[in-house]
Amino acid sequence: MTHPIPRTRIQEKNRARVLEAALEVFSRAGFRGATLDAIAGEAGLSKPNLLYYFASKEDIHVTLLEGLVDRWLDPLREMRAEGDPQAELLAYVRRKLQMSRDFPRESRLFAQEIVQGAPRIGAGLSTDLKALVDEKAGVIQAWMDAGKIAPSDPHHLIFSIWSLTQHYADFDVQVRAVLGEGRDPIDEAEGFLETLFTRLLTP
Amino acid sequence: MTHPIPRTRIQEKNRARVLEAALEVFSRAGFRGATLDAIAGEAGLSKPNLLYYFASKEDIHVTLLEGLVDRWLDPLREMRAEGDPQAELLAYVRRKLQMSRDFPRESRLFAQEIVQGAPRIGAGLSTDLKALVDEKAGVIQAWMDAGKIAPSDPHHLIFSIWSLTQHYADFDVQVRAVLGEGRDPIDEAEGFLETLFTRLLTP
DNA sequence: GTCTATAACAAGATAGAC
DNA sequence: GTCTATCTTGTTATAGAC
Repeated sequence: MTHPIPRTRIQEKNRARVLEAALEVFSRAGFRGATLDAIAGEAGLSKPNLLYYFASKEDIHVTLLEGLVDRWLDPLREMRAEGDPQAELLAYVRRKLQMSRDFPRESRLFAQEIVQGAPRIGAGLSTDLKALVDEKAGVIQAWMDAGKIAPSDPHHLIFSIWSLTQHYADFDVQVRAVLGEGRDPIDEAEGFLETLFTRLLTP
Repeated sequence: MTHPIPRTRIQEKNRARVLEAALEVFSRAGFRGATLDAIAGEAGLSKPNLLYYFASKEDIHVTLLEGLVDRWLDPLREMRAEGDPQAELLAYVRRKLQMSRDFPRESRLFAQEIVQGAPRIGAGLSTDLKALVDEKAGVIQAWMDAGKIAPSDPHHLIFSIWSLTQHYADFDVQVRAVLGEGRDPIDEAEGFLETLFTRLLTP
């Protein structure tokens, strides 16, 4: 990696511009489908200038994914063992759904990486991710054992929250096509998912 | 399209070989990430021979998707208004989960097409797909109105079945990384999803 | 730091022999 | 029908002037 960590303010700002543009293009077209031309155009820079700030196309992609994973798991990290179990889980669902509304491009970027077998972030999945999920699954299991929420498999409960919320970002085109014009999918999902998880979790 | 509908048995067989190989490669790498070289290698044919059977790379991809959409919706079509509501819905969930087990590559191919905005099958979504879903949502609504199952939004109920079942095919890598070795994700999902939908649907 | 020009290569598609 | 060789285009990346 010949490109050093940026030090000046202008470098940091231009790197951010590139990453914003790259997020837009990568999330729409995938890694191979995205071209440096498209990213450069979106960023309002020339193609060589792009490669002044990043070593390669792959460097941009990896930088994007690394910055993403942490933020992606924040809603789960915030779940507190000390809080009211059902309220904590429902709040987690709302936070996660909110991310589908606020960061759909990030969700789609991540989805494509996973669907393709996580070729670029595979390692972190079985270590960092697994550790966090196992910990939180333990908290949920304790809640179930105490009779605070109805019993089910904690790991699959977490999977269900991921899939149900991310669906509205990743499959947005399909959801909108089916619902038709003039409906706000995520707005409706909020009520539906509250109903679903309330019925699932109430002892 | 200069390539005619195949008539001989050997043509049909070779086209099938190409499609099988293409499914493998496209589902792993996406449309742009897949190369004709990779598909040819997987099929055991030369690259020009591939293009003897299909007009272009896109032709292969479109053929694959067209053959897929119909089969993909079969489990929903089989849902009968005359049956027991809860049993019909739970059976639909089981059929859909079974497809994630039996046809994960098809699921991932479809997922990538949708995530990228359905550039190649977009049209069909708002017509055929919407029509079928609207019809079945009507059936579900009638069941709810009759008090046979607990009320919720029928469209989002169908979305939830899609997302929860397809998750185990599309995010397989992540699910396995989190669960660790020696567990059968879909086997476990069967029990979890039966619990989830029973609690959601029971009046 | 940013640009124009271009090198180097990968990949879709075709020509033409067999 | 199938192959080897090749054309052509698009794309990543670099060279070098400013």
